[in-house]
Amino acid sequence: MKTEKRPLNKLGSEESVSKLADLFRLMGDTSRLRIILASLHEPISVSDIAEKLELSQSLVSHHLRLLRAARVVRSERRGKQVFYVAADAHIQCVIEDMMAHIGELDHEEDD
Amino acid sequence: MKTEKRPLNKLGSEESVSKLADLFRLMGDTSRLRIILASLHEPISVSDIAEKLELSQSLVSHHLRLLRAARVVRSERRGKQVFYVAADAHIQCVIEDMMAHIGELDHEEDD
DNA sequence: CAAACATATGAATATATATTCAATTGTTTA
DNA sequence: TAAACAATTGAATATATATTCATATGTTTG
Repeated sequence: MKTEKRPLNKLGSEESVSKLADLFRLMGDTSRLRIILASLHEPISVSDIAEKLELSQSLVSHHLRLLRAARVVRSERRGKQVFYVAADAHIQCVIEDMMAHIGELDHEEDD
Repeated sequence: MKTEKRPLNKLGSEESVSKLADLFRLMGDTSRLRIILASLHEPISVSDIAEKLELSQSLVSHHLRLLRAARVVRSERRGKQVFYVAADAHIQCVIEDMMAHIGELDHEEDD
């Protein structure tokens, strides 16, 4: 029983749309998106994220809580530090697709 | 010169992240996402969207203006009516990927 | 041209939420 | 166990934005 993409047909349901929107909204904040990108390939600690992105530890933690609740990232404790990493490959796919969309836009440029 | 996805490496740039976040934020509102879904496969008029989704014509128009500005949808006038349709296939891909992500979440369920 | 229809726009408002600051909890080690 | 380090949490605030209502613009047809 492999993991398939759901057909878009099935998508009218209120619940699905709501879940989808929640995830997109989470990715729609610059700070949060940067945090996701920073934790996309390998686990990274909260303090390293904060330093790398020049955001306060508190802010990073607040955002990570939301991302974790939505299962966009997973957390793992290593001693004093907590490492976060993107939950699964789909997040990466979503971002790549959106980048491709932006690529299309750049090619047009006319309007 | 075919249309390729950009490598994620190239993604650190402030500008790209900002554009990405803008698009995700647009898709992160329930009303807007439903409007996108309604116009995903074939052009649909503003009034038909409003009726189908039970949203005011005004609200739909406001949202469509944002979606059009971000090139998520295209508009085409046909007589009195204006039809909107999703700009390109990538939007559909993004949604499918995100649905797949939600599918993963549903399989876990444990926490 | 006037009337009817379809869409767009502007202002006003209510709500959501990103960020900061202060305090707290949890973990290691001296 | 105290001190140092790392992360979380809560309250407060400022800002963004979704929605509504009223009005305007554009298009067809009598």
